[in-house]
Amino acid sequence: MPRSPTPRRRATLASLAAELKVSRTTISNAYNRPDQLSPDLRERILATAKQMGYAGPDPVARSLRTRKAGAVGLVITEPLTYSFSDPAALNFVAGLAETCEQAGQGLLLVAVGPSRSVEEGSSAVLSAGVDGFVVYAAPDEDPYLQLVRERGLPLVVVDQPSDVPGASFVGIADRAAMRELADYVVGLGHREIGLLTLRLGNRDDADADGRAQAALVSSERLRDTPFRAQSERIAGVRDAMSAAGLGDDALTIVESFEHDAVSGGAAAELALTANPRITALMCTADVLALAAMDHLRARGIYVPGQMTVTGFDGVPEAVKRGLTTVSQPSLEKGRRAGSLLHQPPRSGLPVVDILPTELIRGRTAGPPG
Amino acid sequence: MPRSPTPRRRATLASLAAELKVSRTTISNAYNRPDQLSPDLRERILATAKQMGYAGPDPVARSLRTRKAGAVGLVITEPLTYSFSDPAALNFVAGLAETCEQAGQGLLLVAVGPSRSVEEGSSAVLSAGVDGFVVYAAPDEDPYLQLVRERGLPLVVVDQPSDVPGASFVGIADRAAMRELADYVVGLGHREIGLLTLRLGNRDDADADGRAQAALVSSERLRDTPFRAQSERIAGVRDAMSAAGLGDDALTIVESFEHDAVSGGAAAELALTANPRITALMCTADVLALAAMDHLRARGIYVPGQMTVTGFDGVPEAVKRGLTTVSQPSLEKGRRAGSLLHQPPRSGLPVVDILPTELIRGRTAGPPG
DNA sequence: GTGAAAGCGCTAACAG
DNA sequence: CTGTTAGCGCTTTCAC
Repeated sequence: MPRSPTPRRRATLASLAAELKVSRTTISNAYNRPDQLSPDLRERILATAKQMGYAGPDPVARSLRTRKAGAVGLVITEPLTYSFSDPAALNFVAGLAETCEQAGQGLLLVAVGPSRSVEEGSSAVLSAGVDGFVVYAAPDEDPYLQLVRERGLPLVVVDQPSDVPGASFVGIADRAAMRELADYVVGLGHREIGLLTLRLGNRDDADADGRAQAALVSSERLRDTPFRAQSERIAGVRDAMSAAGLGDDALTIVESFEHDAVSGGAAAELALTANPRITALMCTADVLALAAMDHLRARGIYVPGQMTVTGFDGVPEAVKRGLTTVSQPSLEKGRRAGSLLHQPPRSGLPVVDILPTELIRGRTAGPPG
Repeated sequence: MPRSPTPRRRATLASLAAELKVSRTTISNAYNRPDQLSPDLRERILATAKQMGYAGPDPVARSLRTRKAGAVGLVITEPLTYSFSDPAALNFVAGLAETCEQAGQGLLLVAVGPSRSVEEGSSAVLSAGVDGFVVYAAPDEDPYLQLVRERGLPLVVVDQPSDVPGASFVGIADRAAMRELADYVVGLGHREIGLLTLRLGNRDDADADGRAQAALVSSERLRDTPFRAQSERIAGVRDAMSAAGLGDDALTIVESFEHDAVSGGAAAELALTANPRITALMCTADVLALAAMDHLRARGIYVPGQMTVTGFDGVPEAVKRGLTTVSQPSLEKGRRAGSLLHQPPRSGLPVVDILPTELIRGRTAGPPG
C-alpha cells in the first residue's frame, strides 16, 4: 500500500530527516539558514517537505527553543464594545499593529472582557505566548495588570496607570492639556460649567438604579476613582476654574456609563437639569461631546450660541464637525508602545514617554449666550 | 548570603520542585489539577512560587506539550488602515474577538500588511502559534491564504474566496443581495446608473497615472478581478439591469483606490463626468456611498431629488444618515467564524454559512429627477 | 496523594 | 556543508 501523501501523523522535522536520510540539523538549516547547505539539497528538502505536507518548523516548538514567541500581547480591560466604538482606542491599536507588522511580530489580543470571570481572564493572561505586553488604559489596581506584571515580561502601560514599577509608560499630560482647554473656556467668560466624563467606576457603585445611563459625580466618587486619565482631566478643569476664582460648586460633573450616544445624551441632559445656569459643557472624550451636541440640537439648543461644547481626543468625526477639543496622537501612542517593545532602550530602564497634545479651537465654543 | 527573591535565572516548574523537594508532577498538579493534592501542599507551593517569582507554567512549553496554542489567528490581507477605517470590518473583528473571549482564547492578528515583503509576511503566518485561522476577505490566489492552507490547521474563510477546499466559509449572498437593491433602484425608474466599487486590483494595473484616486473599470479588469465580493455585487446590479432590458452601456463602473472620503468623492465625480445622464449612484460599500453623498452635496446636487445614492453594508453612520443600502450582519459574521473554530461541527466537515442580509429603504433613493 | 520516565518538535553549539 | 549531542519547560500515563 503506497504512502498516503497526507500521513496520519503530521510530518515533523525529524520524520523529514528520516525520510531523506539526513540529520535534523540539515532540515532545520534548510528553513533557517539557507546558506548553510547546498541549494540542491535545500531544494530537495523543500520539495519532499511539500509532498509530505510539512509546512515548516512548528512555531510553538521553535518558540520554546528560542525563547521568543514572536508576538506581543495587548490587554484591554474595558469591554471590547467600548474600545471598538472609540476611534481613539482604535487608532491606538492601529498604530501598535503597524509597528508589530514592521517588526514581523504578531499582535495577540488577550481576552479579558467582563464576559468572563476574573479567574478565566487570568488564565488568558497567563497562557498568552508573547514576548511582552502592552496594557491599555487599565484602572488602578486592575487584577489583570497585576497578573501581567507577575509574568515578568517587558511591559508598556498606556494612558494609565502612570506609575507601574518596572514598566514603561506612554501617555499624554492629561491634566495640563485639559487645563489649557479649560483656561480657554473660562477665558471666554463661562462661569458655570458642566463636565461630562466617561465612567469613573462600576455602575452599581454609583447609583442604585442600575438602569440609569448617567449620574452626578460626588466628590468621594471622584476622589476614589481608579480611572486616572479621567480624573486628571477633571483636575485640569478644576485648576483652570480655581485660578479664575471659581469654586467647586460652579462645576457640575456627570458621568456617562456607556460609550454610546444615548448615554452621552442622558449625561448632557442630567448636567443641564442639575444646574440650568450652565453655559458650557466640557467633555473628557469626543464621543461624549458629539453625543451631547446631538442631544442639544434635538433640544433646540444652539451651539455655540446658547451652549459651548468641548471634547477631548481629536477624533476625525469631531474635527470634521468643528468641535473645540484637545487632539492627542493616538496612532503615535500605539507606535511608541510598539517600538518600546520591539526596540527597547539600550539602558534597559523603563521609559516615560509623554506625547504632545494640541488645543483645537473649533466652532463649538464661544462666549456665554 | 540569602537567596534573592528574583533569581538570575527564571524559576521553572523544575526549580520549584527542587526547592520544595517534591516532584514536578506535583507542582504541575498544583496549577492544573488542584484536586490532585492536599490543599495545604498546594498552598505552600503557590506561596513559594510567588516568592520565587514563578508566575505559573510557561505557556509556550505547555502549548508544545498539549498541542494547543489557546489562540486563533486572524489574517487580514488588506492594509490595516483600510480595515480600521471600515466599520464593517471592525464589527467583524469585534464579533470574532467576542467569541474568542468567551472561549478563553486569544486572538492573534497576523501581520501581513503591504509594508513587508511577501516573504516577511509569510514568516508571520508560518510562525503564528495558533490552533486555527480565520482569513478575512482575501483576494483570489492570495499568497497568504495559500500559506495558511499549507499549515493544515482548521480554517474559516470569511467573505471571499468562497471556494477554498477544506475550509469553512462564512459570508453573505453578495450577488443576490445587490440584485435585490438594484431591482429596487431600477424599479424606481433609473435607466443610467453609476456604480462605485472598492478597488478591484492593484492600482498600477489599472491606470498609468499612479496618482489617480479613481478610475473607470474596463470589462477586462472586472472579469479578472480577484476581489470576488465586489465583482459579485457588480454582477448583482447587472442581473437586475438586464432583467429590465438595460444593456452594459447603461452602467458606468468606477473603482475607488482608497478607502477614504477623498477617493470616494473622486470616484463619484468621475462617474458623473463619464456619463452625465446618470441618475443613480450605486456603491458596493457604505463608506463609498457616504463619501459620494458628501461630494454631491458639495457640488450642490440634491439627494435623492437629483440623484439617487445607495450603499452596501449597513454601517451605523449610513443608517443614521438614512442611506438606502443593504445591511449585512458583520458582527454575526465574526461570531460565526469564531464558533466554527471553537465548536467545530461534529462531522468535521467544512461548513458553508451564508448569513441573511436586509434591504434598507432609506431616504436616499427616489425616482429619477 | 505523589513520583519516575518519556517525550512534545525544535535549535544551538560544537565536531567532523 | 553535515551530523551529534543536549536540552527548552512542561504534561501525562502509569506505578507506588
